[in-house]
Amino acid sequence: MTLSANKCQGARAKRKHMTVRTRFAPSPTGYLHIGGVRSALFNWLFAKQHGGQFILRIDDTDQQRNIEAALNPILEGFRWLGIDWDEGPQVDGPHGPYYQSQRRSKYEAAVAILLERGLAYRDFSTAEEVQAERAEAEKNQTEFIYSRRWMAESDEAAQRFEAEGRSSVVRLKMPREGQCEFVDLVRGPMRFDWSKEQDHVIQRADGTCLYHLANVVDDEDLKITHVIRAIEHLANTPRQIFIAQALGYELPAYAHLPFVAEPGSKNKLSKRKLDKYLKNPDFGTLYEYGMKVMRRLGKEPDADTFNPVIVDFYRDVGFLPEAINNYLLLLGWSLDDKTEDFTREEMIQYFSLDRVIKSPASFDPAKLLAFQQRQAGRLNPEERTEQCVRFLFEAGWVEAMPSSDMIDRITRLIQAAGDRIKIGGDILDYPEFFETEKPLEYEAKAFQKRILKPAEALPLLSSYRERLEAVSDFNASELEANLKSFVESQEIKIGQIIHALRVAVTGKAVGFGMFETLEILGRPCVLRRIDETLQYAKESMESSDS
RNA sequence: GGCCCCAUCGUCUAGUGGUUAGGACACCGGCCUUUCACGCCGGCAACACGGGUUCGAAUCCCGUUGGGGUCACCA
Repeated sequence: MTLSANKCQGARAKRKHMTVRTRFAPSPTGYLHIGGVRSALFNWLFAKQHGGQFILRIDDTDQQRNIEAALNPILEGFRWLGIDWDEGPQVDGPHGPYYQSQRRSKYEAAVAILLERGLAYRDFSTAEEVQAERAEAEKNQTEFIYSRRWMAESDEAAQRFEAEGRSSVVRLKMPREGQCEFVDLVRGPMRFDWSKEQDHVIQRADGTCLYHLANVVDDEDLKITHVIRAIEHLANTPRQIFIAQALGYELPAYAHLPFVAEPGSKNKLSKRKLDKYLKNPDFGTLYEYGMKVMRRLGKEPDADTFNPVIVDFYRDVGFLPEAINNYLLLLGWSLDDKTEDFTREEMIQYFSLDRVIKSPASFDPAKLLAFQQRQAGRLNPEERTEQCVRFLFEAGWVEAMPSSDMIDRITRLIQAAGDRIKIGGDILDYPEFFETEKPLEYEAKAFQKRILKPAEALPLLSSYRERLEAVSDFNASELEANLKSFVESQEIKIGQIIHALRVAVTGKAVGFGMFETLEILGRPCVLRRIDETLQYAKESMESSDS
């Protein structure tokens, strides 16, 4: 038998007025892989663009327990990213159930049809017997093709095998000549020899069905028109086409996406190789950033999922979902030679499968960071505050419902910070604005260089303190005018006082604009910190003298 | 190993026979500046290799090399 799928390719999809339906089918593994997100995003975009539906189907198996626990992080991840599904878990729809484990009867019915049509057969071989044939073929350096020696196509044959005490699985009776042809929407025409295909098992002795059968049946049931999935599945496509055609289904259109590769390599990005990726400087920086945020929050990250390969990581440290989406969109797809910024609407409008690149794309943490930065720059003050408040609360620096005074303070702070705060967790770099009662921790080097070393630092701070006490209105512009006049009266350069002042009131060598910093801190805090600095400097000098 | 896929700056990519091979990120200079960041200006940097086809190849063909995927009673 020769099956040529090309004429049927995408028949369902091509039918006029047929709604486009795409799907993403995660296994409940407890985490959402960044590569999976990209596949889902492409499916989602394609469906939205065509006014169709995006479906989430859960490829679980019946032996898995605790489905909910393993599924929730995945669903939450998609929700956070705004990749919503029209049908699936927690949504329902006309084609449910959306869990493979609940669809067994459908698979069994399909197997029965295949058997009846002679396109599958009961096979009474044992795993060892098939393995022996495989080994034999390998020894002779020939291609392994199952002998079908334990195939039972008649009831009599079956009874004979059963009399021997054998049990049976169901195998596909795959064609052994001809070719399977289909058009891949990303890669163009594909052609595979049927003779290279095995008689794949589709049902175990205990009656449970295997993935490929389930997959094809589900896609048919869910009226999936476009199967957009990772390249790993390309080689599986012929057998799925065989199953679909054997069952009389119209074929969906296929599109195989290149995988997301490791930073700086072409290997598939894997959750398991965190240690290896950490050696990549950019990846390491990203991970370290995450660890820093966790430390500041006093949290112990889950070693299993706190990983930049997993989408939870980004949510936990304060990335914006739009940045992730935009970055992932450009990982393997481009519109033209310059457009990089896409709103959600633009993504939907412009996405197309024919501009998906064919080769794998490495995950580049530095570029993701750049998208995050750009996206953060678009936020208005309220949104920026919103982005940070969660972290302030988790750090215990503000109440769950901050007072309006506090919100105002936070807003001014974020304004002063400007683009220094790119990621939500960045706000945690500024405890000096929140833990105002605690004594400052001075950066040793800065303290030495700006306070202790210059002979004029202490006297200047001291006399500037008098000025600050007298300032009528403790706001940035007033403070600036005041400092300028102070600088003039002292006949010094502004740098001679301002660096010392910064260390004195924040403990740090670098920070926001000086006057905004003073204003936000407020007079009492500023005066107290100058006093403390003068005191601490005195002590330091005395102890180093002795 | 069989089958299949892929190949442009470090990375993401544009490019479908004629371009000084374009952009972005990163990196390196400079400017701005109270520091840092931003911003601005500038710079470094690529067609894996070898054969064809052609007046002319990053672009088309063949081969080589390299990388990857897949070959389950996993999903």
